[in-house]
Amino acid sequence: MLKISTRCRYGLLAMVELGQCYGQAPVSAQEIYKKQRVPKFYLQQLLVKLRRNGLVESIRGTRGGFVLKKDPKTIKILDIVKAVEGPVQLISCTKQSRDKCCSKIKECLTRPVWVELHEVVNRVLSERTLHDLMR
Amino acid sequence: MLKISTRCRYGLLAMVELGQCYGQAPVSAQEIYKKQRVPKFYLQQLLVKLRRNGLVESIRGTRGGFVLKKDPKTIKILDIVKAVEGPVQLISCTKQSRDKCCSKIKECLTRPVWVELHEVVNRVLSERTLHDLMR
DNA sequence: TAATACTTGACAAGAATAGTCATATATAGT
DNA sequence: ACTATATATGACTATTCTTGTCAAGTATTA
Repeated sequence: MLKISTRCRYGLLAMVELGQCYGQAPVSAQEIYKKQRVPKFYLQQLLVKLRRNGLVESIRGTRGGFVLKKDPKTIKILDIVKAVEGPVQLISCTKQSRDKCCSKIKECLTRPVWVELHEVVNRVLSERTLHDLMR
Repeated sequence: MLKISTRCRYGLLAMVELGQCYGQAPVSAQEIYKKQRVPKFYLQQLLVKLRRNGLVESIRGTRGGFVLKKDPKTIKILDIVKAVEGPVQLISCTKQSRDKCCSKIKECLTRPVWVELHEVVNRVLSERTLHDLMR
């Protein structure tokens, strides 16, 4: 059904929250999950992934929290999705991953639709930045 | 990860096969799964769904099989995906299903991306027909 | 040193995916 | 009428993914 996962939704919510406070004091995980009503421990997990992918920085201790590591204008939505979910790979037979292709790639009449879908999704997520979502 | 399911892939493969023989003799499930190397019983299930959704017609008995019920030019890829998987619903807060929305729809800063993604996917799948995939 | 906050890694329930199978029914050809 | 071929239906199952939870540890500030 191609449903957007909660991982994606919560991850982006968190990033938007951090975006709103860009340049200011760090925002704690607690502030985010209270404001956005997302599960505490689940959110923590996602924040760790965002940190490991270089999107946010964590500051430990009292008055600590998370801050964006880059300007919201330079953060693509795709970067965020990739960070919490891994690559957005609608099919395995793309140019990027030739190895996983089935052997009938050339004769495959259905492939063009899936490729187009794959490309269009990645394009939309690449064109929009975190900044575009903020007011 | 928004991966295309095998349901979708196999369903479309089957429809393309039937499309190739449109106007000719019925194609048996066996012919399809042998040619496309998809699991026999799984394919049967998908064909039943395609029939129940009015995309194909089944003919029982010897020399039976399946035929398209409509011209490939009038069958949208979206119709096929819907038949085997149900509606393509990337998020639950769309215009179509207001009821399932969260209460914060107006303040939700992340929603626009998901809506755009939802629309773009549905548009691509609606614009392409089965005929477009055939040579 | 107490309180706050992130870190790490393991664990688990539930749903979805992918696929199987037995039994029944229908039809064509002989 | 009989047989071989084909679909119909519904139940069943293994595996994976999703969506979390939790405990114990580390770091920092006031």
